[in-house]
Amino acid sequence: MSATRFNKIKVPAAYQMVADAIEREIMSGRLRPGDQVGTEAELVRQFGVNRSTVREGIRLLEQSGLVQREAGRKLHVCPPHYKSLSSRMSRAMVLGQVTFREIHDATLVLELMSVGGAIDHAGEEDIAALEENQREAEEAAGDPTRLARLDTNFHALLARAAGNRVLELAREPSALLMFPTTELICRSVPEGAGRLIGAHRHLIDAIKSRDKDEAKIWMTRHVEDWKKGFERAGRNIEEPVSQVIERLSPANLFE
Amino acid sequence: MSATRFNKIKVPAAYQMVADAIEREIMSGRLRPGDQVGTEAELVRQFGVNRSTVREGIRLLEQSGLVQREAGRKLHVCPPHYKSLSSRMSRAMVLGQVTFREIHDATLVLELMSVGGAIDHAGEEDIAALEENQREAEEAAGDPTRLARLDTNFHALLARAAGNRVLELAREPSALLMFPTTELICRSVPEGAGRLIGAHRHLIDAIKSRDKDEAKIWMTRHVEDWKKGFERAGRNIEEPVSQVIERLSPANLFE
DNA sequence: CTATTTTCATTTGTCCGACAAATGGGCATA
DNA sequence: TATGCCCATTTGTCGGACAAATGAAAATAG
Repeated sequence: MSATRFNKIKVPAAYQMVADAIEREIMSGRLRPGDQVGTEAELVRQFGVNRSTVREGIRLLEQSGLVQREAGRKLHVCPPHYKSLSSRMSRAMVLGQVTFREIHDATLVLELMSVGGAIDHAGEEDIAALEENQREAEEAAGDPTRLARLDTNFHALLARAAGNRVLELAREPSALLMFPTTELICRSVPEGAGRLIGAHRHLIDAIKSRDKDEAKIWMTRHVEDWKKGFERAGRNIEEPVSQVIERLSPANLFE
Repeated sequence: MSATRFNKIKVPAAYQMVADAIEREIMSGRLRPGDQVGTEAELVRQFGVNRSTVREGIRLLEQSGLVQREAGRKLHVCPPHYKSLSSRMSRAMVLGQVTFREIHDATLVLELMSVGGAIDHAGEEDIAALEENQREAEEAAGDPTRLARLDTNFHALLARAAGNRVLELAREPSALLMFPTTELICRSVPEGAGRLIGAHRHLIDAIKSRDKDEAKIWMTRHVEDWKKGFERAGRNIEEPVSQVIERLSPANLFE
């Protein structure tokens, strides 16, 4: 046997090539979000492969979030949406035995950037959305499930207000994993809901008055509150997320 | 038409249910990385659906990176790997017309966290890896392509040294997009390579002496250098990444 | 008896043809 | 005009089929 002279040759499967071809069209901009990719019969004709093969290719793209079929009908290109990506990242974190400390540490940094950016870039509609969220949160103070969801949404709105989509994308996965625990905390710690709503109030006010120091103080406090609440609820911050998450059905979680 | 009383009913497709069922097994830990999922015929028997349907389900999981088929043979569960995720996120950024300013701003924050964490948690092998990278970089000072790759790797090593996988995952996508531009900068700006290597040197030293202030100064300088170089190379930081990326073949990029 | 070659059963990738259900549009009817 | 019905199109699923690749068992050569 001679030395390794040739690289391993791999023939891509036809369904893979179908997916790649369509993906190239999308990535190059020749197919724009909203455009119709065409019917399966059409793709069969163009690619010259069987419909089963086309369908397998479509499944690949579907899972990538590049195309979507609405209500069993025409296939069209998706606007870039990060949700499916975020859920996939969250799954990777669960599988990777990531601990809540890691999520907490990253969240602190990302949320500080979030609120800092919001102070610089928040427009009126951003602030209005935050206020609306706050109004609902005050109303939902007694409903941990709803409050947790509103909290998640509050921070998503904050990131959006910061006007940095890289940040939005970077923070989403850990946010997805924190959400269910926020509910757990509000259930176990009586003053949890109040402190959460109070912190949000101060954050909104700081953004409105463009007071960055005040914002950072309250964001730090808010995130640390989460940690304290988590521990007060009897959980260990060093434990892998999987241990907390596993009792919840994946369906509610990653969506 | 009355108010929206009912939620939309969605019947999941069979291939989707196949994928979900296998995914649940993986996420719950009943199927572990490396385990064999079984042959298609077996799945056909267990799920009671057609092979085409099973195959479509497998395609979904394949693209999620949860399962893999090696060399046309048995299907087995993948170890959680972030690379395919990062590349997909990068694609989403390209499609979303994310600008280099957004990437730059996020990178600054994330890299500061990275180096801060490295100072707290870097072990000997981490530092050794960084030194090794540095040695190679000094050697490759005249080769922009190789230097850019080493720079990317340097920052990946740094994130790993910080011991936070959430951070690793969060920073990877933007890092993937910065890499090709680093090469471009080193080609256009004569002193670029030297400044890059110098900054890395100071960063390593700061980590070894656990000097956080020094580290943050040099990281900030390093990231700002990138920005200046980018502009010196005649590019506008407000332009969407797609305009810079598009001339490179996607193959080299996302891998 | 060991090393190589030759079957041989499995499994995947692809293809073909088929049908029920859902969808959307046109047409007839009230 | 608004409603219901019919029909072509398209998707989701099914059954069966075959070539190529793979790995292992069996046969052969040394």
